[in-house]
Parts: sequence; structure tokens; C-alpha cells
Amino acid sequence: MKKNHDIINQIVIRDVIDLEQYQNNNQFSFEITKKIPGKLGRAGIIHTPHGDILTPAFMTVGTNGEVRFVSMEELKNINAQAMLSNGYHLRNRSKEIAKAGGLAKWSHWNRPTLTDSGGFQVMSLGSGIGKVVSMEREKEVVNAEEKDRLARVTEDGVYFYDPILKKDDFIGPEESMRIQCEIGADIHMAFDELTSLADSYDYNVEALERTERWAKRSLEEHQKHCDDLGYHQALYGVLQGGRWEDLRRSTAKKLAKMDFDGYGLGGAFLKEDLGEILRWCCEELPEKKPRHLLGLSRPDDILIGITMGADTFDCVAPTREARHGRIYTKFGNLRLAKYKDSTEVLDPSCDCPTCKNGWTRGELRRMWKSENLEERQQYFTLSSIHNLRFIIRLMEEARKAILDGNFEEYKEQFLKDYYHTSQQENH
RNA sequence: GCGGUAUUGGUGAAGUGGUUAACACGGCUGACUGUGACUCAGUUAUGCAUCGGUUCGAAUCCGAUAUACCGCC
Repeated sequence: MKKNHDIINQIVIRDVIDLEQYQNNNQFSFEITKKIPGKLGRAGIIHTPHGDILTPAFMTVGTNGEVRFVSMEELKNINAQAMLSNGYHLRNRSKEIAKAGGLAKWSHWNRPTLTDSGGFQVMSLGSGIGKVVSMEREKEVVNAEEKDRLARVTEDGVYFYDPILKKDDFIGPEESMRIQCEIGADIHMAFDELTSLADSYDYNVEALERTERWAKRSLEEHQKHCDDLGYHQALYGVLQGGRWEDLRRSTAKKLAKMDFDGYGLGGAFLKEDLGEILRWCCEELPEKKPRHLLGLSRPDDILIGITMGADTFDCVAPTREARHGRIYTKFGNLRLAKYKDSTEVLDPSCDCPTCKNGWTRGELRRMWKSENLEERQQYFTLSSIHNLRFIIRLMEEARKAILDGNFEEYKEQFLKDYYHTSQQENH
């Protein structure tokens, strides 16, 4: 395996990403509209070349430039504001995307976009392969055997084995920045290393120092590409540091001094630690820059995230869990398996197209279990739309509550309803 | 009427004397948090057509009965 230096520095397509958007005075910026009294949280607006994002906001995950089983039209119908894609997954198509005018145009989304760096895959294909990013089962999590890993970390970057193409590959900060600049999302992420819950303090120190060096390299490389392009694309630095306060605060201080446009809050969290960790980070970060909490969307996590100062979120759970038969509702989640003969509308209190059109629990359960591929796919679409709308609506309500000055009450009521019914679900 | 073959869970079935009846599908339950995987994990027959016998021990051997299919008169 050998780092492919010829590709780096070679490309950057000068005039293909929709320049008009960038030159039309639509630079990236962030404004805070209102703060939650006595807390770190706030409501605001992120301005991007492809439009504004009203925060707090959920970004739907379209790893490969599309949300599974949901069309762009349907995403717009449920008020999705932004889409997150992944530089790792799109790495072999970045030039094609650049030629088509960048991610927003290429995907036909035409609205704000963000790309992840591929850092998550350092863990998910490396030490954490085959495991989940659990928030509750720390003691059961064991790192994968070295031989089973598909990703290996070095100072330069990460060597991957692609199990589908059966090919070795390499991505470091420079490669990630090059790929992301070609893809041309409105917001890019620095290349980072996420550790798993099983990693030791000592390993976290090592990984964090490396992530900080990668942050510096990401920033420099990204700036070079922006200079070549003649306009600025936003870059977020990513904070790691596991569950240790000294690591979280020190890395936040260091990255705060660097010229990032915003910050990604990363890591694998134990649920009970989440709020504290975010507080350590956000207390050290500059208030005027937006923060993206990576990869979380459970309502309680989101509400804690908002309270502690996170502005945007993303997560695969709403769509993945929909496909697995879990339907979100404000009064606890439904396990579709239980509703074989139900003629009740999926969620009578929901304003999503699926519920508005009167799809019943029984029908959806039947389609979920159907052996007919088309019916199953239709189920995936209907349920994904519903779950996404649920999270997006939660964001809209939370934003409104912040603006109305009653966020704490809203949060308390929401968690009470949600927790109460979850209890009922489990008897 | 005579002879042969078969009968295992919701389904398809493995198992021919020796602890808790393989496996698959389905069902149920759980999981899923910067999507490798419409996935993963657990569970699901106190019983092998029925009754009786042989044996330390039977889904497995023997007999009778029931049912199904195949031959022959």
C-alpha cells in the first residue's frame, strides 16, 4: 500500500462547481437569533451558498448523495433543510460530481449540503468493525482483532480495504480535503479519528493529538483549494477526546484558535455522559461559530444537544430504524410487528405525508413483511418519510420554543410524553 | 380384499437406539445514533400419527389402529 501523491494537488476543478452561488455574495456565515437563558444553547441561522439553515436543525443523511428510498421532492415536502453526504463513500465519484456542478446540483437536492470527511469510517471499519456505536453497553464493547480490521491508522492517514471493490485505498487529511472540495458541499469536515468506547485513555490521547495535527493539515490543504477556486467553502474542525474532560477542553481550546468556520462535535458517547461532554466542548468554543453534533438523533440526545449548544445534527437512525419496523411517535415508538390488524392511522397526530394520506399501522405492517419487493420498497419510503419528519418537526418545535422563550418547558413536556409512553410500550 | 411405502413444530425438513430433536423459512422479542450489510442478536416441538410392547435407554426396533399415496386381484 502506498500513498498516492500524484492525485493530490493535481485536480481542483476551477470553474465547475456552481460558482454563481458562491460569487453572488452568498458566503457562509452564522447568526444567533436567540439564546436559551442561562444555557449554552441557541437558535440561529446558518447562511450558505445554497440557502439558509434555521437552527437547531436536523440534516438528513444521504451518504451517497441520496437518502435511501426517499426522493428529493419528498424531502422538500417534509421541510428537510440540509443533506449530509460522505466523502469516503463518494471518493471515487468526486470528479464526476465536480463536473456536474457540485453536490447540490449533481444530487438534484439544490439546497445546503455538508460532507463528512470519512473519519467515522476509521472507527466503523477499523477498531469498531462489526460493532455498533453503543451508548449503553460500554463494558461489552471490545475492539476488533487487528486482522479483521478494514482500516488502519497511521500518522499520514488511514489505509482502508474496500470490501466491495476488494481494493486497498488511502485517505489522509489532504485526500479528504481534495475529495470534499471536488464534491463541493457547502460545509466540509476536517479529517479526524473517532475512537470507540473500548479505547483507553492513553490511546485517546494519542488519537486526539493525531486528530489535532490532521485538523491543522486539513485547514491548510482546504485553504489551498479555496485559493485555487477563488472562493471559500466552509470547513468545520472536529473535536474528539472521548469522555475525558481534560482532553475535551484542551482540544476545544486548540481548535478554537484555528480558523475554522464551525465545529463538529464527535465521539462515541455513553448516554449519561453526553450532556457534560458537550458542555465542556461548547464552553471552550467561540460562541459565534456553528456547531454540528455528529451522528445523534434520539429525541433525548437531541434535546440535550440543543441545550448544550449544538446547532445542527445528523443521524442514520430515523431511516434505518424505519426500515427495521420502528416508527417514531411523540408518545413513544411503535414496533410495527404488534399492529397486524390495526386500522389506526400510523400516527394520528403527525403532519407527514404518510400519516396525512391515511396509511394505517396494519397496512404498513403488512407491507413491511411483504414478499413483494415493490411493496417493501414503498413501505421503506413511507416509513422513512414519517420518521424523518418526526425528527425535523422536533427541531422546528424546539426552535420555536427557544424563540418563544419556553424551551425548558417544551423539553420537559416532550421527554415526559415520550418517556411515559415508552414505559407503557414496555408495560 | 391383499401387498408396499410413508406419517417429525406454523411451513420445508434433518435425524435410524444413548445427554437439552440439526438446519432453513415464518413468528415473536430485542438491538440499531458522522448507513459496508432491507441488517444483527435472542427466542420459538416437555415432543417425532395413535395405543401398546421390547430395552438401563426409542422419533429411531416390534405389534395393532388411523390416515395418505403406490401397486395387484
